[in-house]
Amino acid sequence: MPDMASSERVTSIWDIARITGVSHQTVSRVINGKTNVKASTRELVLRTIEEHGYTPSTVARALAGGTARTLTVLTVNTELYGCAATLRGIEEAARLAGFTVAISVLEPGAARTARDVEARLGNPRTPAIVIAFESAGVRALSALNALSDDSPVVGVVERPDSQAAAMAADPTRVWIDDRSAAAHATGQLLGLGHETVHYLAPPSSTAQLGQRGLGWQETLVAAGRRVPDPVDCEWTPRAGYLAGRELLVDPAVTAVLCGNDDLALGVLHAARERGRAVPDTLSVVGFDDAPHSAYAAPTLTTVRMDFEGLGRAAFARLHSLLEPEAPALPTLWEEPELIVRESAGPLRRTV
Amino acid sequence: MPDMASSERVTSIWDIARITGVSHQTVSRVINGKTNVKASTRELVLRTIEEHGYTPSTVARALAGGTARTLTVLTVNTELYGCAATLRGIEEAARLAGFTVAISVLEPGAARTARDVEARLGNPRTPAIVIAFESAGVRALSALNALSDDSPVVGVVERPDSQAAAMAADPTRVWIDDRSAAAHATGQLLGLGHETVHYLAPPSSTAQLGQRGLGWQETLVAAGRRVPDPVDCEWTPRAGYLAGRELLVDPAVTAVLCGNDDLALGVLHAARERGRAVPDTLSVVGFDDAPHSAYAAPTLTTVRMDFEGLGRAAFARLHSLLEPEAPALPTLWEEPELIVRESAGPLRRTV
DNA sequence: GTCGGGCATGTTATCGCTCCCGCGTGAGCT
DNA sequence: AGCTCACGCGGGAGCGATAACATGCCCGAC
Repeated sequence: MPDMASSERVTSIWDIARITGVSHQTVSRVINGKTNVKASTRELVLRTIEEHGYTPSTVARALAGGTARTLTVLTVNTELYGCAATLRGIEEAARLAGFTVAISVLEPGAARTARDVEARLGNPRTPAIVIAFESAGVRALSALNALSDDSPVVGVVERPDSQAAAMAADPTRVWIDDRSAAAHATGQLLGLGHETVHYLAPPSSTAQLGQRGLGWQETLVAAGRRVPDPVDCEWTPRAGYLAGRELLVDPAVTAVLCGNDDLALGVLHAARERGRAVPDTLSVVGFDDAPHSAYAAPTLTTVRMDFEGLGRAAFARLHSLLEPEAPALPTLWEEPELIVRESAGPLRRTV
Repeated sequence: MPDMASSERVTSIWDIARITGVSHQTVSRVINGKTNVKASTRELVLRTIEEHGYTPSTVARALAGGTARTLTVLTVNTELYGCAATLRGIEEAARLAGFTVAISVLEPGAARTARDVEARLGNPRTPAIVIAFESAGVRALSALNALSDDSPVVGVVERPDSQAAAMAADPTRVWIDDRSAAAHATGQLLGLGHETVHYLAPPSSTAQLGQRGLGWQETLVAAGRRVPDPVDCEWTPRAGYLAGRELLVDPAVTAVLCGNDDLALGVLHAARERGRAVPDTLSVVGFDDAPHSAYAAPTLTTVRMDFEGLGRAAFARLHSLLEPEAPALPTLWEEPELIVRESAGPLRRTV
């Protein structure tokens, strides 16, 4: 490695200034698109930059207190479809706006104090987006909010903290209304003739049933059906399989709503193992519409969630928090939609 | 609560110094664990820090030329299992070492010049890991290498640039030897009695067949079998489905090796549609062992890849590049392993 | 006794950039 | 002619940290 010879300092704004024959300030004005620069001077500076390959240091920029254009995403797991897709949405929007995106994974187990989270950001005022679909995220989010009440933090949450926050359209929170989607899915299953619907509950942001679970519950209650105990699960297909294996010994279980698609795949697997034909003797509905769900066997009926749109919206919120006069990006995302495929249908045979 | 009024400035090293009654340099020594500080002074400073909630600014640190402890991961798609898992491995190792991880997604289409990539990093000398499984990544990697020959960049690649690099154990590259794994999988399929094996080729890092494809090809050639044209595909299940639908009209196609699990799921779907029983009339083998592959129907025979280990190793390489005397982290990862499940087996019936 | 050397600490320079302020110039107004 | 003021531009002060150097101090060695 020939690294001895190269004490090469990267070209800085001063180098460009010296070469062009102007002050560093003028160079700064040019690269920031300020107006008070003569066109010819601007041209000259630009050419020098082009020739010498200069890139402004984001680090120095951030230190100097200019617009930081950096944000940190706190999330639990980059492999989970929901998180990954949201992250993708955030990154895409951020990159387009010239932001650098840092990520930091929250281990579900670790108790996160405000100090811990602060250390992640390297600076308490670093803009952040917290993907808070479950408790570790929620803890981190409230820790950040407690740290300073005006810190630029946007939460991607399961639901707003309060009715009031939802009504006031709290600009620091975005969420997908999956409660009504779950209600819709549950209603659909009941409409197919199922006596009741069982629910596999992934970790929620609260100790209680999550929004999806609530939508399921309220639909059953409204229809006067028996509400089975929800089954607590991890996010994995394996968890769905294990839960399914227990659940499906009971022939009365004919419809299962799963908190996400991975769980649903696990249940389908358990159904195969138990010899329960899907959808003839068992209906399974998932959540998320992960890319492979359309190719499961049977293809999975699921609720499509616009995570990327959600991520883009989260960034848009953060951006307008940071730079109020910034061009407003689209801050909307699609409502969840039930995608009907093969895994749910009317009962055709008894078990 | 130090500041209830929003005086907006974060506590800095100077504040701590002033409060404790020492110089800022001493505080710096304490937070960096330097030795030349009296125990009592250290204690004092530490307590002040604790009480006032101070976090060193990573930004200022980076500017000051100290160990930057920041790295950028360049990748194509955070949703793809291989990339996501590798990213997870990198992030985990980096976080443990106190590094901040930034990510930047490379759009496959865009032509990436060195300047483009440089702009992503905010500074040409920013440490980076490029996940270069396909061409966009490879382009970015070579652009970075061209920029400066000693920049701290590690590539997670499909294979080493040259035999020489592989022999010399180039510390700036990590890769999984999936060529022999593909060969093994192909051999396995031939051993089951298949006349030949077809291959669905995902985008490779070169214009040619990727390593997986080469392993497949050389095995067929060595066995004196006909080598069918590989079918070029995207990474998606949909691509696998479309390719499968065309391929499976030919009853002579009895074994398909797929460049990743998503493709394999698509092929399984196409098989179902065409009424081809798996594995009795068709064997399908995937690559990656994504979490849901074990729960596909039929469960997917696939090659397990230790992407997280690979990611950890990539970080370890980068770390030792940056701080030669840093504690050496484990830089090994598991070799790929064929996981035999239901989707591959001997021909039992003719179509 | 004096000198050299480690130790604990303070002082100053520097990193690359942005902000604030000030200076000259020429156009436009009175 | 005098005054203002926008324009184009430069000078210097930070931002929060680290690095290099400087300073006392105490202690053992010659």
